Amino acid sequence: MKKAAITRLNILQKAFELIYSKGYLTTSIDEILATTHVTKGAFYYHFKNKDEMGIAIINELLKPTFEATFLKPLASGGDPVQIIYDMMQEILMDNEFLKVEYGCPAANFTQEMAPWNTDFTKALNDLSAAWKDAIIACIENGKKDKNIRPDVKADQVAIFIMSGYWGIRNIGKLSNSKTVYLVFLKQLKEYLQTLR
Amino acid sequence: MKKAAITRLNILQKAFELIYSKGYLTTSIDEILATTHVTKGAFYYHFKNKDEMGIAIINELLKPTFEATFLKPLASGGDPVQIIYDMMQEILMDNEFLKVEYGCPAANFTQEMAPWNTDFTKALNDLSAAWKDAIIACIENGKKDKNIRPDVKADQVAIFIMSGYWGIRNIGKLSNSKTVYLVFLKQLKEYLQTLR
DNA sequence: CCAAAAACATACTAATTAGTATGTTTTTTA
DNA sequence: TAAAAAACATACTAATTAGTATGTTTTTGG
Repeated sequence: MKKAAITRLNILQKAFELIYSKGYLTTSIDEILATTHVTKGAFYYHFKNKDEMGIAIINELLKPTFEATFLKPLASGGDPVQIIYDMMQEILMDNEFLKVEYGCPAANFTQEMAPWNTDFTKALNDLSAAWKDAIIACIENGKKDKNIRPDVKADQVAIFIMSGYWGIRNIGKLSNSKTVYLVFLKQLKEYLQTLR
Repeated sequence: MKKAAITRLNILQKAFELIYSKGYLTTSIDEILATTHVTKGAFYYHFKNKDEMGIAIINELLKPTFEATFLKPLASGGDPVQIIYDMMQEILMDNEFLKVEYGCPAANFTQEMAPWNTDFTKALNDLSAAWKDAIIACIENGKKDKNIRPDVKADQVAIFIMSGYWGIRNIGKLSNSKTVYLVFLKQLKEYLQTLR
């Protein structure tokens, strides 16, 4: 890896940590420079402005890890009830990249940026749409295998499940405890069973 | 109503509109002064600082409307399946105080303030807890009337429903369309039916 | 190895921010 | 009605912000 690429990745990673823990708007560039030990000249060599860095974080950091943890498990071809539950269990309880007190990085970005930056919204919408499509495909596949009732509306279920995830992340952030995750997972399991 | 009280309420209402539409941190006091036509001296006579005003918005504006639209309908004593669905329909589709493109005021505050102001989090936690309790009470009442299965875990269901609401607000904000609300409501109805 | 481009460093600016100091006006109360 | 308190007005400050101007150093390709 080239030195310049290391600098860029260093900025993206440290900046993400700061933004994830305390918000995009409250994370100043000076603060990013202080934690990365990168100078302002170097920063603005790699990024035209702060927002371009934010978009880069979404596309170059969030997206890959998102694909690995949110999308990949759904495509394994097994029983949707089990697969979806396991995915949720992983991203809520096991994944150490995501912290309960900080919520969901994508949701945080959405909340903060949606009112005044369409680039962020577009990038986040892509992630959201990809997740939805993956859940739908998983459920449709489950119908073929007779694991899911044929009358189940896959798109409705997908939206419903995604809502649950985004929401419980909010509640977790508010209560600052994974306890609500466990409660949510129990009811999710019961809900998923009704799709058989 | 005394003139001073009018000034205070004017600040709270206009400030809320600004904050709801574009965020707490990006709404400057100068901007609030410009839209309210109130001077800085008057503002700081009524509020010690910006955060105190934020808390006042939650307690004096959000809380009352929240109680009227989120809590009151749940206490009417009817069939939980119908009551909960109607409540969700009202707050998502009919309520003109809440706008899809701005999301949920409480969720916005949570996302923005949780990392660095415990007063906000506490106030919002109170709202959240009150809603949860109301849903639980509604379901328990439904058990008595044999409208809800006796083996249904009311607290689990409450958390699950609340998650769905918070989450679909996020998704609505991201997609900027009430279409997702309709999809969510359809699946919510099916889910609620399984509690019978 | 040496020019040219890439990568980084330093010092600055102009705008915006929350909050304060110090007034004046209005309302209340005795 | 006059003194006192409440309510509001104006001008300022000190800190922070994103971004720029103008350099120097490092890397790379011929």
